[in-house]
Amino acid sequence: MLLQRHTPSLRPLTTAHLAQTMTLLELTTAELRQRIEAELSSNPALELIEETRCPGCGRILSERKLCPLCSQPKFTTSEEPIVFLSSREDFFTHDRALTSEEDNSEDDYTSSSEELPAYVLRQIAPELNPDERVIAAHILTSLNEDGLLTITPAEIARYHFIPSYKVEKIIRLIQRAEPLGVGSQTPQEALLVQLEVLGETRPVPALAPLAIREGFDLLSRRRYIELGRLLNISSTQAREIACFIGDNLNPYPARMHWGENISSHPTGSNLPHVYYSPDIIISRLNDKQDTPLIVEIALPIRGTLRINPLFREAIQQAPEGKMEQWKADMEHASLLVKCIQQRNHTIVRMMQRLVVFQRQFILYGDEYLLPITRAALADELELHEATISRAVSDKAVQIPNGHIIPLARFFDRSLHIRTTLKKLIEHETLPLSDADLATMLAKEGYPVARRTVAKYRAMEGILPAHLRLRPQSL
DNA sequence: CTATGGCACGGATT
DNA sequence: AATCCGTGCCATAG
Repeated sequence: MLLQRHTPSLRPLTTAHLAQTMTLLELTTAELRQRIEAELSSNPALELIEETRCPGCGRILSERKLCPLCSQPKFTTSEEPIVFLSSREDFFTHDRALTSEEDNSEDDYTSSSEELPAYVLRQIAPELNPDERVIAAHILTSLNEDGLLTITPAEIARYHFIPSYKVEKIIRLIQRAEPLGVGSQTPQEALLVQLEVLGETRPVPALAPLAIREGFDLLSRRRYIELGRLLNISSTQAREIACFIGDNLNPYPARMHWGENISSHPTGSNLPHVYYSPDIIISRLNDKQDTPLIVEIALPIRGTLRINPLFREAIQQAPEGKMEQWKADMEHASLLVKCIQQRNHTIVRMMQRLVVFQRQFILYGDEYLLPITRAALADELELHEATISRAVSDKAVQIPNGHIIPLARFFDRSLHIRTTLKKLIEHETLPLSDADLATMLAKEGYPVARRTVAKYRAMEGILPAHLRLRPQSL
C-alpha cells in the first residue's frame, strides 16, 4: 500500500515510451538482461554504476536502500508480503553457465523466445556445422511443451532438401542432450534413449527396453500380470521393472524442467540443477504459520542503470556532426531506463497483490489455488489487462518448496479442481466412473460436467476407470 | 446398456 | 481478433 503511494509517479510520456514498456514487460528477466547488455555496449550515454549491496545480507538491491529484510523486520502479520527487487546469485547462475561456454555469434536462430530450444542448442552446437545448426534449430522449435517432436524427420528433410538420415542423425544428438530424450517423437522413444544413457553408468533391468517397446500400453495401464506374461517373467518382476521405469525415467523430457522433482537428477550429471532460472523467488521469513512471504523480483542486471552524467555534460560541446547522434543516444538511454523502472514497478505491484491472494496456494500447494483471471487482477490494480498478460507471460516463479513454476499457473482456472479430482481417485476403493466423479466433485463444491471430468483426467494422465486397478504401489 | 473419447460450438479469456 | 476451455452430442468400445 504505502509503497505504491510513495513511488514517484511514472507517467507514460510518449507513445514510444508506452510501446517500449509493453515490449519490455513481456520479456523474461534473462532476455531483458541480454537486451540491456547489448544497449550498454552500443550506447555511450548509458552507464552502469556499481552494485549496491545490502550491508545486512549481501543481496544486491536496485536502489541505495537497506534490504527490506534487514531493516528491522517488524512484520507480524501475514497480510503484508515483503516485496522488493533484488538480484541474488540464483538469478544469475543459470545463464552464466550458458553464456560462459560458447560464443554467441549472432546466430539469429538462438534468440528464440523459448529457453528450452536455446538451452539444448547450446549443448550440441559445438558438434554441428552451420548447416546442421539450422536443422537443429528447426527441430528444436518444433517441440511441444513436453519436449516431444511434433513433426516427422521426413518433413524436416523435405523442407531443407536433404536426406532424412541427416535429420535423424541430428535428432539422435539432441536426444542425448539435457533434458535426456528431448526431441523424441513418442514417449517410448524418449524412455528408450534415457534408458540407454542411464545404462552407460549403472545397471538397468535387462528387460526394460523390451517392456517399453512391446508392452508400453500394458505398462501404462499397470497391467503387470499381462506384462509379465509378455516378457516371460512373474508379475512381481514386471512390477519391479515398471517401478524402475517410473522412478528413473521420464516420458515427457521437458516436464522435469519445470520443477516438480528436484530429487531425481541422474547421478554424475555435471549440469546445473536449476534449469530455468526464476524471474521471481518467493520464500518464507520463518516457519510459523503466519509468516510473511518474501518476494524477490529479479533485477535484470547487477547494479543500477542510469544516464552517464559525463555524457550529459559533454553533449553541450558535441562535435558538429555528432550532435544529432548523441542526442538520440541520450533519448534512447533515458527511455530504456524509464521503461525498466516502469516494468519493475508493474511487476512489483502485481506480485504484491497476487501473493496475498494466492498465499494458501504458494504455501500449501495446488489444491489451494484460487481461480483468478488476469482481467480481474488488472481491474484491481487499475492496469490494462494486456499489461498483466504481458507481465505474466513466460515468467517463472520459484515457490518456497523449491519448485519453479510458470507464473501463469497462478491464473490456472481449474488446477484446484484437478487436484481434488486426483485426490478422489487416489483414495477411491474401487474405480469410479467419470460420472461418479462428477457428482462427487459437485458435492465438494465444484459443479463440472461429466465430459469435463474426462478431460481433467486426461490432463493429469490418469487412466479411465476400467483400466484402473487399484491394489497397491505408490 | 454404460463409460469414454472425438468433434465442434459458443462463450470467456487473453 | 485469436485462443482457450467447458460442454453437449454422437460414435464406438467394452
